[in-house]
Amino acid sequence: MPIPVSKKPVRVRVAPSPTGDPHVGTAYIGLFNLAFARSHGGQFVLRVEDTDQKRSTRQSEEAIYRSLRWAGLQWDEGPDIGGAFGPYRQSERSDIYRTHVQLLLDSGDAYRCFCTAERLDHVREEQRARKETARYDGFCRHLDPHESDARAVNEPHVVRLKFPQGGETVVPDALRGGVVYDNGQIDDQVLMKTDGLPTYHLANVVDDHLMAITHVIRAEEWLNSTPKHLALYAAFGWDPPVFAHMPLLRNADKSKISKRKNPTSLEYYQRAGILPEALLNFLGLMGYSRKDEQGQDVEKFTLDEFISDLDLQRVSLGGPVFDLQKLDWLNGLYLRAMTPEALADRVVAFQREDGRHGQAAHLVQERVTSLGDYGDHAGAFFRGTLEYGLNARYFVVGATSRKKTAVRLTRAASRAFFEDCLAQLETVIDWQPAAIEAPLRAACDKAGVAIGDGLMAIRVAAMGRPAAPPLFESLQVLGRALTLARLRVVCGLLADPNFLQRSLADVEAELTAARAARQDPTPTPEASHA
RNA sequence: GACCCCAUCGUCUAACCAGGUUAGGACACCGGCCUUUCACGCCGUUAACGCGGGUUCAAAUCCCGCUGGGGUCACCA
Repeated sequence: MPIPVSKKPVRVRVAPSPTGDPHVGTAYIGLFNLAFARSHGGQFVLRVEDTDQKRSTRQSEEAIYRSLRWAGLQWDEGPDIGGAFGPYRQSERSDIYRTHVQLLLDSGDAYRCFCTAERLDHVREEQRARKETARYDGFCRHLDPHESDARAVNEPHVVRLKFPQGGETVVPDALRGGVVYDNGQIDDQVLMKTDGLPTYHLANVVDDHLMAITHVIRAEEWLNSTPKHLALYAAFGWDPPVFAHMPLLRNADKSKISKRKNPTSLEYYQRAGILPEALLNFLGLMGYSRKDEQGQDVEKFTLDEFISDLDLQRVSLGGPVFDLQKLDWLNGLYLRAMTPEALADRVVAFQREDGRHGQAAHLVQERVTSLGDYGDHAGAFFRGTLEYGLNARYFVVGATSRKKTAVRLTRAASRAFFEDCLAQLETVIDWQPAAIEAPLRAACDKAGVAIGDGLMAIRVAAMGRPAAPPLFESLQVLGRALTLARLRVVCGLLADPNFLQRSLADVEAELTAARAARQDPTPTPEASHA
């Protein structure tokens, strides 16, 4: 049973929320949408879902454009390039949603709800206490329309979908067949918030319809809310699109991919020197596989090849673990396939990106003794994660301090310190030295450690060794994505109760290796001259 | 907890839908070759159908149950 495609031109979309760093999951879903559109001669739309006023930012939106373009996922219509179905930024479509909510209010498919947040919390708490599924209890569902109209004039309220009671809803998922839900356990979803902006559910349905989206290819986390979306399509009298829910990318422990356990920011991969074509290739291997004429699995392929024989039905639904090792291998494959000249060009272009090359030179200038020395000092700016080896001992804050009186944190306290630094730095959007310095100093104070000791731990985490250019400037050049990723790695290392033992074992191993090297009888060329 | 999804080597997956394969490939790992070293490359080894019932001459494949993993249960998306 192939994916249903009607005579209408295929139109798909990717709809990120600009509330943080550009996510690798967006690229994953974007890739399959783009490829599906291309393989059917259709359009690929980028829609910005910025209805969460508190969390959405323009910086994040811009970063999403940059990262998606970098990855090679160019959209046919979007906020920045326009199109026949705009605007493509939901915050600019408020009137449309208001009109549509009114339609539902008039038809009785939605109702105003005046319940306070406190009451809702209370209800949920009681339900939890009774071990019931937490859901809205329908308190305002049967309010008299006249009373509702009157109260709406000066009382804050939301609008809820009057979800049909009784019976069941079957979600036709192109990858799974029909998924059956008991209507009795689906509650009346909020469609419009007190601030007058729509929730995802309303905006998504209205926009998908108005933008003539034919196929909704999105992450599996949306599967359970599809009955509500179907109810909305029915209430409006619209034909729903074809739904296909993709598996979620996973961490090594199989949980949904998260920044704590994996680099999830596309900027990380860009700045870590991953080629966009390799990243896309790798994502195309997640939950999917291609074969050659002989029927053998193919690991390396171009976007065009991926598009040429994409068959969504072949998507395997087990959640694929995002394996960085395989990404690295694939990236290496691409690098080796280039001519040396092309590689050289690529490297130069990469180092010049974001002005990193120039900035790095500025920072390491005082430290280099020769031109060739540069790479040794600046290398850490251009890598993803670092090998710490013996230097991991610096992560125990204060442990390496020369002062006898220095405060030395325990492993757990050091971890708390790193977590604190990380949490603070995550809120720093304008990545400037001063903005980076303040929270780090505060974290040192909070942990009760000397500034120098605390910053040394951060320095080694970020730069891989204790001898490095001034920290805040270094972090600036390193960039937000790489800095945060490295701190998260160290938090992970410190979470291991055996961290100290392990690093001591590493010390032992390295000393042994060094000793063996010294006793190596092989004469050096210099020695043979003597 | 309720509901929903999912289930092949450690990881990504093929074979499943249209039952009959020594269960194939890739990453990683281990070993070897190549090589002044490392890397690359090449060769090879180890490694999986979660468990239990059915259906069938025959089950990784179809059905049921269990177990396990995941997701969702927001005025976030």
